[in-house]
Amino acid sequence: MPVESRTSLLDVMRARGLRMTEQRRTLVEVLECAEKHLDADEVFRRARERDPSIHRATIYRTLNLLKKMGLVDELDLMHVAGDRHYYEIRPSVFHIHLVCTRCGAVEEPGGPFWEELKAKVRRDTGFRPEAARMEMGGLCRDCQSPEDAIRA
Amino acid sequence: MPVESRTSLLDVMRARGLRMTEQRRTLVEVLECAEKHLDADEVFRRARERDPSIHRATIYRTLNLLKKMGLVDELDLMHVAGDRHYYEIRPSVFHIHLVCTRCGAVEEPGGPFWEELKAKVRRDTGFRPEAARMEMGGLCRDCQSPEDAIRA
DNA sequence: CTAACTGCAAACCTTTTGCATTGAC
DNA sequence: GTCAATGCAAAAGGTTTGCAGTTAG
Repeated sequence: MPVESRTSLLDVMRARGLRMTEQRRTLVEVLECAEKHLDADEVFRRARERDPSIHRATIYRTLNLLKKMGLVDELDLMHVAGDRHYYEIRPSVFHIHLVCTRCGAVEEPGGPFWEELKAKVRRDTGFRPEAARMEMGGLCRDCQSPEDAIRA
Repeated sequence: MPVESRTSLLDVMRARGLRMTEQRRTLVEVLECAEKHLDADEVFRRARERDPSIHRATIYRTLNLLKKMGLVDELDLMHVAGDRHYYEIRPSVFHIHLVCTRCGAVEEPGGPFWEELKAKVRRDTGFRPEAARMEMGGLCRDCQSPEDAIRA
């Protein structure tokens, strides 16, 4: 959701030789304008608002395609709201998702974790990380009771 | 999968007041003996080998129960093998899952990440982490070509 | 022109649920 | 004995697929 990709996903898709259809333009618009994480159904509903003829299967197919190409990430946000999957345009900077298990709020604090962690893992294990997903469940500031706040 | 929990899950369940049925004993056995991460269907198949009368719904219900009680974790391992969910007994020490996007191998290097990270997140954001999931996709040592190995 | 993409509808797979029965405590 | 847990079967999600028609390059 950090939307500040200077080049639109559309450009990347074009550059990779994908055909640019009206439906794909619509879908990308929906993803780029999202103010929160959307599951496939929500993406579909928003896309249909812009283009009532767009079909659910197209949403799934395109989302899968972009996922396979590494252009969007699929999240499950600790399954706090059921087994839905959420999609976001692959951010250039790795970030954590903090999911409140009480109210469902999702925060995404920034940080230099990714490069550090990637280097560390590579060094320690020989594994070469390409993508990462990190989600923490817990209580957001607003959902912590006084007692919660005390037991650090 | 780090199986070395000195006290069996069964004891914890008993201590928390859950009824100990034959089916639950079977399911825990399956989880504790698993040599890799199992999805619900695989858990079901292995449980049925030990007790042919056990029902799928029981597996799902119990897995959900244990998940809600924080005794097992649900993983998706970067969706490398489709949208399956995998289950593991909640390890006492937080660990990362490294999932090879080529061969599907899963590594779990140890490390003191969890306490450090938990403290850092709490300090930086006010969020109080209770559970974490961290998965990295990439290439395991065996799947890296010489060129891969070079471009660190 | 042709391969890629889409809409449609049906199939698929996984998970959940209501209900009567069984069994743990 | 009582309430929780189970088996069963049906329903509910959510996602995928085959096919014929459409369209981008």
